[in-house]
Amino acid sequence: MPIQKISRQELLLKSISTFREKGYYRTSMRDLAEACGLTKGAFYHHFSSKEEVMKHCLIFSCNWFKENVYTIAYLPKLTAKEKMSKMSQKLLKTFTTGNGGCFFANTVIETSHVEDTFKGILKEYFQEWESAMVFILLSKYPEVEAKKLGKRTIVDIEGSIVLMQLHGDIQYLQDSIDRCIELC
Amino acid sequence: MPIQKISRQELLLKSISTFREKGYYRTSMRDLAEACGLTKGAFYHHFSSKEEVMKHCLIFSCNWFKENVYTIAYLPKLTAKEKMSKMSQKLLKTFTTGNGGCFFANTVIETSHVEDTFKGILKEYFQEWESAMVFILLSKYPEVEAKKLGKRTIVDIEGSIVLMQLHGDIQYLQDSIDRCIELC
DNA sequence: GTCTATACACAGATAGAC
DNA sequence: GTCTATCTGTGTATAGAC
Repeated sequence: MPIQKISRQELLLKSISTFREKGYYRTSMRDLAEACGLTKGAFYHHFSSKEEVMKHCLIFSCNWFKENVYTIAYLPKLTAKEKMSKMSQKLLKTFTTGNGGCFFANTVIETSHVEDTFKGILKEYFQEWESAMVFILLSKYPEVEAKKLGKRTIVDIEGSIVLMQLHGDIQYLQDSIDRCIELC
Repeated sequence: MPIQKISRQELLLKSISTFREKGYYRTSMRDLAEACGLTKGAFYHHFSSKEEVMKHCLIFSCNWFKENVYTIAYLPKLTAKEKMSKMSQKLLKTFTTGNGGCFFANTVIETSHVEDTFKGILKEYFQEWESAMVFILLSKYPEVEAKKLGKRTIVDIEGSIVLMQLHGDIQYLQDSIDRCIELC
């Protein structure tokens, strides 16, 4: 059995980069194929439609966040401050590596008033993020306050990414991350 | 001299609604023309390209904010709290009337990594907004703090709009507006 | 000023050779 | 599994009749 030249994971990673930078509608199947070093025809062998590529990209990316970022909130041996610091730094690095800021926020803004196709996975991403934030904050604040602050950290980070992208200045996100860490 | 059936302002308002809801790339010239009750051919009589329509939409909308929202910050007879309250309420109403949240933030996210075409006007919009916020806060806070808080209010509002759009829940933006007013 | 008709490029998607 | 070739729709933009 011959080994395929490019792995599914590699296809998804390259596609995520392209979608994140150019947006969903602006990205063509030709763009995706070329990013993966393939022709359109070959690319269609792996995915049946652009929508399907996007769905798998969102699911793959969401799982990556769950396994590599949000999981930090539930590590038993860390203090609340250590968790928040570690998780926030990881978010900072993720959102500033490559171009395009937050893949999920971009997709919300681009698609949420045009189609519901991706709403489920988008909501799941933000829900998992919020749960992780609230879980950390619960060891420092009463429940109502922790929930309020958890929501607020995400709002703060996403807003800072918009202004970071406009001005090309990481400081916006850095300040937002600092505010998160100061909560613990 | 015959009067034109549709005014330039009407063309821009309808185009802004369409761009705001569907995004720049997803909106076609046919969409814009139909929103104005015209055919593509007639629409091209008014604007030479889609990029030109967008530029004029952004400029028109930015001027509208300057004349109808940001100007509140400089009304001499109001207290800081009154200014912040009035301006924030106006922002809330604007961002929740019709669909699409913040036209400018949407355009930042959609275009800033693809082309620089609209960056100038986008930066002006956010700069004018920040100046207005900082001007109000300067009567309550020392300069460094006022500038920091001014930036933060915008980050907060823009982030809340992202989550508002995802969940279809105005409360996100309402909470952000409340936090702004509480600063004064 | 608005219309129909059209040119041309590129999009998403499929078929079939290798 | 990848390629080339092709189908079909739609996009931007223009030309010319009314």
